[in-house]
Amino acid sequence: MHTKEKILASSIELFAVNGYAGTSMAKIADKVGIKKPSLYAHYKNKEALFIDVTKKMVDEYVEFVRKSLDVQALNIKTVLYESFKTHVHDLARNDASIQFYNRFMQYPPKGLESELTASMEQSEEKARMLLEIVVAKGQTSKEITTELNAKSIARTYFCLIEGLANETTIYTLEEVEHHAESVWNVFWRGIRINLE
Amino acid sequence: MHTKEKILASSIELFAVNGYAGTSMAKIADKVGIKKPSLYAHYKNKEALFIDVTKKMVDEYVEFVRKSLDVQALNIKTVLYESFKTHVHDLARNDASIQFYNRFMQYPPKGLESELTASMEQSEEKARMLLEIVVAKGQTSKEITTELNAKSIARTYFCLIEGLANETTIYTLEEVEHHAESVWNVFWRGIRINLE
DNA sequence: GTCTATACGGCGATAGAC
DNA sequence: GTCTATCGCCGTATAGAC
Repeated sequence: MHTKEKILASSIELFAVNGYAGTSMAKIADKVGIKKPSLYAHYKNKEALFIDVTKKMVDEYVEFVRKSLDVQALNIKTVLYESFKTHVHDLARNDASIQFYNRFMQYPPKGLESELTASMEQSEEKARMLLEIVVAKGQTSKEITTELNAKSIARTYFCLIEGLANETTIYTLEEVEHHAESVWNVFWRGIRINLE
Repeated sequence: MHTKEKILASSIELFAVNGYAGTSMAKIADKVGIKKPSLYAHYKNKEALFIDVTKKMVDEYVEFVRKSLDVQALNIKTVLYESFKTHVHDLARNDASIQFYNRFMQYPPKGLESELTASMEQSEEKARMLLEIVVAKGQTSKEITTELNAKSIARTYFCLIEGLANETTIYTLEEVEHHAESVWNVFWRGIRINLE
């Protein structure tokens, strides 16, 4: 692993856990195993490093959503349920990249808002589109109601995921996964065809 | 308004917007209209000030939820809908106290976690209980399904609120309120009695 | 590219006069 | 309680040798 890759990997974890202000260049250097000034051979300053990390994370998040939806299953309900569980599980397990994404989408560092929100908004859109396709399939196969549009359903799905993400700080992995089951039941009742 | 009240009011806004590390004692003093050392006549240090603010915010949040549910309406659906809208509206309007609550429940300052999560967890519980009572009424009056328990429904409600809260950074007030409508529709379909 | 040494600013916090 | 002055620390960032 080259130094630059190590810098990226270390930064992701530290930023995700300690936030932007809470992560010093010294701590990053420590984790990488080099001295602080050596970082500046790779990045002009802390902001440039953070922006580079963010770009990587944004792409990774969309890819994560894509993979989580790539489930072999007999019906759309199972696909959505498995994706939902994977999502929550990785969040609750404190997966650094997902935590990073959630944290800085909500609270971008002061001064970097304009540089970040554009790409964040784009990736939100992409992730939601991937889900919309699955939802639309479910509507075609008569598993999901057509009284609601696919976009609304996809939005709700992500709201629930993010709401559960918020809980990971004060609740344990088991508790969050248990809450996720409750939430899923309400969600599925909300979108399924009533006759079922 | 006495100095101490001014300190509290100023701190809430600054912490909510700029976070703990991002809010210096100097900035708080500036906003209050005094000099930095004068703050130390009222609080031993920054942590003590923050903890005092948090205590106030935790109580205020429960009170906010209580009030939002105190709606004169013919049916439970309307009560829940109005409460939901009030909640989202105040979030999207960047109401400092709700933002403060959401921010630091999810990302407590390093070193203060143990001191905060206990009271946070308690207030979460209280707020959810208030909602559970309303949901239970809806179940009795046969508006809400009894296939789901009131706790699950209340949890889902707050997940949706928090999920929508996350959006306030990158979307405008109008967009968030529009999303809230979509989300509400899925939620209501999920908890209503099917025959309706 | 990595190091040691260092500059410089902002931070939390204190001393002591009024 | 509020002020001016100041301390000590740690943050980002740079200079310059190897």
